[in-house]
Amino acid sequence: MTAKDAPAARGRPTSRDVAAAAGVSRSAVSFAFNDPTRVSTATRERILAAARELAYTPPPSGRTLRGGRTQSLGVLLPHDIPKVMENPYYARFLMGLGQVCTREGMSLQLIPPIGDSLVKAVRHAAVDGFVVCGLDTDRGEIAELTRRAIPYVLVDSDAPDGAPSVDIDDRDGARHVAQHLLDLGHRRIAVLSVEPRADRPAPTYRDPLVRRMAGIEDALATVGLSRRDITVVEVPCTRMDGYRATQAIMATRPRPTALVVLADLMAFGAIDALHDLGVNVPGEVSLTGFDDLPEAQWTRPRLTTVRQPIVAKGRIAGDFLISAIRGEDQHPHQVLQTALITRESCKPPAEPVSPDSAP
Amino acid sequence: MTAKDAPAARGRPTSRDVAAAAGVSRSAVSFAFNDPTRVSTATRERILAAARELAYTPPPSGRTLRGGRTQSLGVLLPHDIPKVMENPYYARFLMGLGQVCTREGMSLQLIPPIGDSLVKAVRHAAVDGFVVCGLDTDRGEIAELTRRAIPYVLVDSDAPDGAPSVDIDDRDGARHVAQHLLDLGHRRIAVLSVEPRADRPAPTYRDPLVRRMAGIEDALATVGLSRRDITVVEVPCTRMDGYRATQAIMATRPRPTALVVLADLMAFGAIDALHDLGVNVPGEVSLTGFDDLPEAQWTRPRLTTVRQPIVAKGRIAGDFLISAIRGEDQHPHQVLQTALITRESCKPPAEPVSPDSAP
DNA sequence: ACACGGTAGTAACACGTGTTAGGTAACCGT
DNA sequence: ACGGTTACCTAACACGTGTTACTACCGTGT
Repeated sequence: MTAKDAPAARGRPTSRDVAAAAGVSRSAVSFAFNDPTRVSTATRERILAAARELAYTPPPSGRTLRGGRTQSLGVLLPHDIPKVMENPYYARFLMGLGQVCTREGMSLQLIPPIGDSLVKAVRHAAVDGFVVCGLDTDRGEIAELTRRAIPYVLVDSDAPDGAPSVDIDDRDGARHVAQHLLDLGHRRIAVLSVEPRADRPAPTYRDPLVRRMAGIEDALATVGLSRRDITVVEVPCTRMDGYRATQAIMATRPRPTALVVLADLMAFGAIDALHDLGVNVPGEVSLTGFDDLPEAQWTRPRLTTVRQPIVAKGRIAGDFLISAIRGEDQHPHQVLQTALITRESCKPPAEPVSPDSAP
Repeated sequence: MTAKDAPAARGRPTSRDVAAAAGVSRSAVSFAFNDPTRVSTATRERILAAARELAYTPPPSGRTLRGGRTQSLGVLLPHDIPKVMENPYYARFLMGLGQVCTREGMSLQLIPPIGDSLVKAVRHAAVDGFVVCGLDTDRGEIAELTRRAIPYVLVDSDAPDGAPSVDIDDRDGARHVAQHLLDLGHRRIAVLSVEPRADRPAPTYRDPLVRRMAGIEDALATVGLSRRDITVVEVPCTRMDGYRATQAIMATRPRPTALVVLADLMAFGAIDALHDLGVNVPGEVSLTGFDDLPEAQWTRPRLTTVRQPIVAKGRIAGDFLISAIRGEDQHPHQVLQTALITRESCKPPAEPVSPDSAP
């Protein structure tokens, strides 16, 4: 045994080791694993046996380097993983994305910002493509992705034409739910929205929230109101922040008769807060959500909310990404429709805003 | 310009291209990106400028191959991603794991079986280590991992001594909740448990479920009962299966007075089923869960359940894995304690089993 | 006997990086 | 002026694979 074919003393066995053990060349080993037609079945068996003996399986590093695919999709997250996983919205979304993964035999890589920098995270990630979640359009990540010609799909962003995207009709959904409350007779309305990212220098709404606010203004306009006539509060999208913000809102006088919450997760916190304050829902305050998470139908009262097809959104995003990776399709856009789900958390205000009500 | 330093016509720019553009060697480019002390700041600036110009960033493939870390942790899942994401348990668990990722600047790769084979999935995954979730011990994956000397941590399995592991005291938790119901006076008890994986030839409980059943038997023994005196039903761990199984259980006569559900997710389905059947909880039937998911305190009635520290479990598993990757620590084991959380879903049976109760 | 075609296996290259050993020129002290 | 140090950069190697071009071989038809 010369020094050349001595097995690497440290570390895992390599294809050269099993080649030596089976008495063949390294190429034969590769063929035995990948292209069975290129070696005789006899030597193939011998090689695989030797590999089994040495506990060798071709590591993904080399295979990937050679230009192959990594068999995994990346999800670019707007926050760190604990914060993301707190929101059941993402569980739903990942279910849809997971359907595609199951079909394609891929795994799913959750990629949070590294020290507030998603660009860094993008650079380190070994994936075949990215699904970009809820990021404002003008941030640097998508520039980085376009520059490097890595396939990606934008979700819930104002997407430029150059990239595939999946969105929902936020404006329409918000318009409907606001109109619903106005139709019931509510006029003193408070809106609980999602805080823009703290690290942005000039505070702007995240894109979907801009659209939802626009939809609310559309509805208000039909009864001659404008945004200045309602209260708008913005907090981070957590249950606890929804709880606290609701406490704050209910401390104001006159109290609003309806609370439009732009994310179910925060609406759950609002329900808790109202419950703890002894405020009857919908008797004293009507409440609406947005998303229609499964939990929305298990709350008491059941939550009236805007359904968006979250799972389908994830699945379509995954399909688009697969297409982009294969180079099949060019920049498809899709806007999914929402639906108002009326349950038990809304009813007409106890004391109508117009003074001509019977005593 | 010779043919040698011509940029690769196809594909992304390489470090050689930016080296040529900046008029330096390829090594200098590498140093400019990784070890700033090795090049003068002037040329470093020039190299980085050239890189920016060419839209070059060092791809992870080469870096990984060189023996470096991939900066991501793998989670080996027992089912495909949609099924896993349906269970809020995993959202909590991933929150804990995510805390470690945030601290270490890593990403998280969700690795489902590929066509029912986790071994295949393990082979294709490029991660620094694996957290193995809820897998029976005797399956082939951990053999594969040990053989290839890849760091891993077992969670919710009967772990051999050779590997780090994190578990909870399932037996103790189940004993407490069963004892609680027995103390209230319940004797006709039904247990709703989790079905073993369908792909196993000889049906066996998954390890934590075996322990939980043992705990229930412990409690039963204190009042002279055994497992044969109670009804045990096993279904897959989904909300819908919990719903259906509860319907089936309530169709039997005599009805049980208490329902011990060994997973909160299924208990939520049970609450829905009982609600739809018009069965009052806890008036007619007492109900308990296991896990204490956050949703357990938002149900009506609030669910009495066994709290297990899911987030902590994920965090500790992550910590152990990081230690294993660094080679710092050898095979730590940890068993986390549970706590009985009594809420509103249990009370003494309406008609005591003993006939000597005062009318 | 010999050209020919098909098969089994191999040498060599490409992938793109990180890193070690080495080399050159400038600089410095005597 | 000159040996020795330092700053800077480069050539060369290693990582482990997939794949292409090629050779050795063997049977076969003429």
